[in-house]
Formats: sequence, structure tokens, C-alpha cells
Amino acid sequence: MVKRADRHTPESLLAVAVEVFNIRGYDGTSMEDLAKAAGITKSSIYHHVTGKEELLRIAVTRALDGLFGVLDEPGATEGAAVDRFAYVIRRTCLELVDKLPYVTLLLRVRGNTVTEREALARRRDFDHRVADLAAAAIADGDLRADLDPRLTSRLVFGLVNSVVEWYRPDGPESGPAVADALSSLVLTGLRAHQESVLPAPDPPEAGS
Amino acid sequence: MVKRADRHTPESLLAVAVEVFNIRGYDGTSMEDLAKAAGITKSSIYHHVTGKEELLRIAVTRALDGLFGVLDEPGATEGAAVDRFAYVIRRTCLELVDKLPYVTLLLRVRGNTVTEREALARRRDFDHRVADLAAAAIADGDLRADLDPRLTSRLVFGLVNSVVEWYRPDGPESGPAVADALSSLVLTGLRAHQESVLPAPDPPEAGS
DNA sequence: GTCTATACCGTGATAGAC
DNA sequence: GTCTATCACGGTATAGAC
Repeated sequence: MVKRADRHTPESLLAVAVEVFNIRGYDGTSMEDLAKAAGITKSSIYHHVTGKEELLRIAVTRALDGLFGVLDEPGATEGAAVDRFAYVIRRTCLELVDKLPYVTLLLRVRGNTVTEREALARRRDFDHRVADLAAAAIADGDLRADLDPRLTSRLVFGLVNSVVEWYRPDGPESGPAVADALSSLVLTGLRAHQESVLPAPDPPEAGS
Repeated sequence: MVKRADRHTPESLLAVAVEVFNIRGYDGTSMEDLAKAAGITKSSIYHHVTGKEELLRIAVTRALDGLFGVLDEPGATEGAAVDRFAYVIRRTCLELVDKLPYVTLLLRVRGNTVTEREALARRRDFDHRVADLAAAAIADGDLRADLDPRLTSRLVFGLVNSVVEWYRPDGPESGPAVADALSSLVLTGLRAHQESVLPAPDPPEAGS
């Protein structure tokens, strides 16, 4: 923090703001906090942005655009539903890691302002589209039918989103490593020998 | 909301406060918000509690005591590590649903006050004890060894914790139903036929 | 147990000099 | 682009009557 830049731009200010928002929470962050972290005074901030809420709006919009971008990629629109579902899980996870501060902020929005409520609405839209994908994969018989599609997609994306709570770019795991582990957990499960519950022949490898 | 009680007690006030905290966020909630929701004035609140932070402290303590209680139950202390791990997953999920408002609040704490930092420290302690359990299960060869124990427990408890983001007591799923679905997903995975990647004979059932 | 009235401070935001 | 000075408002919390 206090990464002073002699000349701030809206972009450099945004980076500082998002970082502080994610530490203290949006509501818990004052303009004075932002000013200290940016190395300038409160007033100077208003030269770059119209206010605190605009910083939030830019940040969550960036996160949402990234997530929706995934849904438009060929891997998410072509092929079997189960493959598209797996693709979206993996890519969403990578996108989350790539835009970590922005997505983190997005996922913590509560809905106290217009900006926040609009962000929540877009998030719901995203979740809905993913739930449709899970439903299609189940209908195809490629995902277990004993789990409700809505519940399934909620669990899976709860898992994906939870990554923001602990992932750090300078930590031991790379983004792709997390995406692989997560995908593998979701599709294959954690148990070492699947026949531990019911007697069954030995399953073949479950490579990524 | 505005569930007016003619006579408030610290307990009734806590229930109101936690509900509002979870909607607006702790920092986003003013004493005026609490007063309106409780149907009394700001001043009256101070007759029951010393202030806003005490309400938070009582709530998160209740959540943490519940979670640590799970770790002391026989199912979490006796038997094979993999079974204890599975037990803790399931029971934690049930505890989360049972104490939903308190756990929700706990999981959103940011660390801006002494109370919050102490809660975060206890949470880290809990996470650490669960990670040890996962490590033991992997060492026993009962959980896949290709996933790091720390990463595994982070993913699994990220998944468990994410339930607070969507679960509602009056919704379609019961607490045990969610706990079962979640445990099943974690241990067995989502794929209908594990050999779906390579051509294989007909798969056995994938019962719960 | 709840009220009105109030103290006191930090908040987001603006004006205008340099 | 940044500053000092200032504003109006809402924040937590207290005093004391009923």
C-alpha cells in the first residue's frame, strides 16, 4: 500500500482503490483511506473520478465483462453440453484468477446502491445461463441425474467463486493448476478408489 | 423486517441485527438502520447492548462455537481420517445451515476491528485443523494423492462455505439434502460415467 | 424499556488557489 | 494534477426525562 505515483491516472487510482476495497470492504473504506493509499489528498481523487461509487462501478463492470466473455467463446457455445459446462468451469476459474481483484470485489457486493444492484442483476443472469448448461448436460445423461441442475450449478460456482477467498498470485499454485484441480474435483471427485462404496470393476484413469 | 417486539431483549435485538447485517453488510448498517428494523429508537438499543460491535461479537462467537463443536464430536475424532473428513464436511454443512445467519455474518467479516480480527484468527485455526484431516486421509491413501492437502481442504471448505450465499431455510432443499449432495459431489464427482473420456462398457449406477 | 435532545466526529464532496 | 479550506450530513454514542 501507499504505492505513491507522482501522477495518478483514473486507471492507477482504480488499482489502488480496488485493492483497499478488497481489504476493508467497500463500505468500510473511506475516501480518506483511498487518499492515503494513493499518496494524494481526498480532493485530488475527485479530479480523476466523480466519486467512490464510480470506482466500484468500473471495477465490477470489468469483472462482469470478463465473465460474460467466457460464455461467448467457442468452447462455451459449440459441442456437447457437458464439454461446454466443463469448459466454462475451467475458463471462469482462470478468468477469476486473471482479474482477481475485480472479481473479488464483484462477489462481495451487497446491493446498497444502484451500481451494486445492477451488478447483482448481471451476476444472476450469468448464474442462470450456467445453470441452463448444467441442466442440458444432465439431460444428455453426461452428468449425474440424481443431483438437481440448479443445485449442481450453485455448488459448482460456489466452489469456483470461493477461490477468491484464498488465491494469491504470488502463492504456490498457478491459475491453471487451480483450474485443473477444481475441474478434476468437480468431475471426478476426491475419493481414491471409487469402488469403496459399491463393488464395481476398476475404473480407468481419469485424466484431465 | 420491522418485526416489532413490544419489549426487546438482547437476544431479540441480536436476531434483528444479524438479519440486517447480512443484507446491508456490517459496515453498511447504521444504528439507525437497526433501530428502524427493531421498531425502536437508536438510543434504546444501547440499553441492551454496549454498541454495534458487541452485536457482531456475540453473533460471530456463536457461529465459531458451533463450528468448533463439530470438531469435538466423536465422528470427527474417532475412526479413519477419510471418514472423519467426510463427517466434518457433512456436519459443518449442517451446522452452517442450522446457524445460517450467524455463520453468514462470520464468513463476511473483513478484519476492520478487534472483534473481526479475533474472529478471523479463530477461522484460520478451524481451517488449519481441517487441512490436517485432509492430509491424514491422503496419507492413508483414501483420498487422491494428486491434489495437495491444503488445496483440497481449501476447495472443499470454500464449497461448504459458499452455501451461505444461496441457501434459504424456506427454499426447496432441506439442510440434510444439501449436505448429502455436497458430500456426494466432493467424494464421487459429477460425471455420470467415469469412463466418459475413453470408450468403455456400460457404467454401473452412481447411487448416493 | 423507551423516548427526545444533543454532543462530537468522520463522512463524501466542492471551491478555488497554485 | 494536487493542494488547503470548508461544507452539509449522517455516524456512534450519551444524558436524562418519562
